Amino acid sequence: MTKQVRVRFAPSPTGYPHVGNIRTALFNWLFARHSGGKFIVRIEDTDVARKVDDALEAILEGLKWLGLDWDEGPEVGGDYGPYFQSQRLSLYREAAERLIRQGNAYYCYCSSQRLKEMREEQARRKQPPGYDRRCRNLSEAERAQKEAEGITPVVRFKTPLDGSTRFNDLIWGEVVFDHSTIDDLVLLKSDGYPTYHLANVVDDHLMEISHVLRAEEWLSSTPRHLLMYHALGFEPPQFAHLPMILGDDRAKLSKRHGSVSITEYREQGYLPETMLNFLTLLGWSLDDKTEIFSRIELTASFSLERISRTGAIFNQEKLNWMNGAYIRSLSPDDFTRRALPFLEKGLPDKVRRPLSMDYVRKVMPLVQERARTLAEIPELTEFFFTDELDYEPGLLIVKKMDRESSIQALVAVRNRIEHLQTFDTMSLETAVRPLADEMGLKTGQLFGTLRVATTGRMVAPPLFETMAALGKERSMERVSAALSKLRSL
RNA sequence: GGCGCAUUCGUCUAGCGGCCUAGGACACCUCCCUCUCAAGGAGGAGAUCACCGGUUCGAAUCCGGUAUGCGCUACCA
Repeated sequence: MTKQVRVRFAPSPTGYPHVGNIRTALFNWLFARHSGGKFIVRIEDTDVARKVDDALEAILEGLKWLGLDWDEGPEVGGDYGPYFQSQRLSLYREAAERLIRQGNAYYCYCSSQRLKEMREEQARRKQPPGYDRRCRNLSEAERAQKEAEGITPVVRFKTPLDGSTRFNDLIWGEVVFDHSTIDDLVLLKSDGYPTYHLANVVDDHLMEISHVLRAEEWLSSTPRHLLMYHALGFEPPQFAHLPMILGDDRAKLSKRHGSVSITEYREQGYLPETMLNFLTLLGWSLDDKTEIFSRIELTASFSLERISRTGAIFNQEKLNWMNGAYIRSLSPDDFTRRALPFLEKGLPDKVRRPLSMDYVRKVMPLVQERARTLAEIPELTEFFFTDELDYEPGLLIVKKMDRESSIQALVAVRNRIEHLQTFDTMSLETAVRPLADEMGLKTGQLFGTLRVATTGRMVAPPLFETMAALGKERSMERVSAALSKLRSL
């Protein structure tokens, strides 16, 4: 009988939701959903000094955007609450006191000044840094003396002086640490808040967490946690340390690598399903070929065994490709719906709002397979929405043509389409295409001239679809405008 | 400095002793399709599997060492 899987994502609201943190959340969520367990969100707000005001909101928003729903935590509650560590202070104090009573922890009165000097001295002598345990064996009298001086102590864990701790990490295998390399870490700070180490162990136990999936940077503090579990008589959970996400210089991903916050990716027009898929593949793979996974496939096939151990560089190029692939797979309606907010925001101010939905629905399919992000749609389609096209008249004269032949071409086109009853792709095609031959032009030349006349640019969606979307009136106007530009040359 | 971990094409990865003259994907190049751009199709180039030894009939795969990289080494998480 195996225990129910209960995993948690435990962010600290000291910054915005970094893709690295989100990937950790994602793996926890995937693991929970795969095994029918619970996914819990717990807020580790024990660092009062570094707290950032709207970080919590951004973190929860990021999770929701990706569809990482949690079974217990902020906003939803649960039987193991509260889910904010700042509301669980008495629990940590009790645990710390118990450890002191049992002789597994002690009060330390050393000032931060002294600790700083001690570390500097150790660095100078090239000795391993770490607390020198000055307060570990204080007598009652010495303690009373310090108390009388009004010093508020911290509580430190009494790490065994010898021996070692070994554990089996689900991803890294067996790992061993000598106790001699671990110093007496702080459990309770002088402001009464616990450190990560204490709060983590107490909460993971109380919340009956079965597996701790966290970033690799925690690997070396795991023995400390194990020591605490034993001292407190708690059964430790299973550990799985996840490989890190790196920037393109192989260093830990950070601000200077560009976007790192998940909310920035949303703003840049990446789809949540892209991010979900891409982030999962950073450190996990199913086989030697599958790249695109739906949420369902992901949860169905996810497993800890297939997580790799090496840090993965965040490859923006591949993200772009994948986002394009997801955009192409959207239904035209869905694509339009998602593009709309980006259009509202990104189109020039002079374009009248609100946008005509009928028109937007006509235009969007023309760029769906060309967009790599939603944010580039306004730029791609701007000419559909503006009245006046602003371009260099010279652009109208394409390869091996001159002013005269360009004018002739446009005049011919205008005559051809002027009396068109239906102005759709097919009728335009049958009306205009033959013109090239008749005039002794290559289709590329004719179409190129027309393209610039109707869109103001040399690169645009297919000509006739574009003109059909533009409508007869607007197309005619633009051809005429192009003609006067040419004539005034 | 100490401790721990890792190391397969530029990048993400497959590989868990013979199927590997190492497979896939992104990016790159060529060609096809084609009104431009995309998309799509067909090819190509790109990894002496960090290095050096060892084990074995046989190693990318196992062992040891070296190098390099990363993480931790806070009253931060």
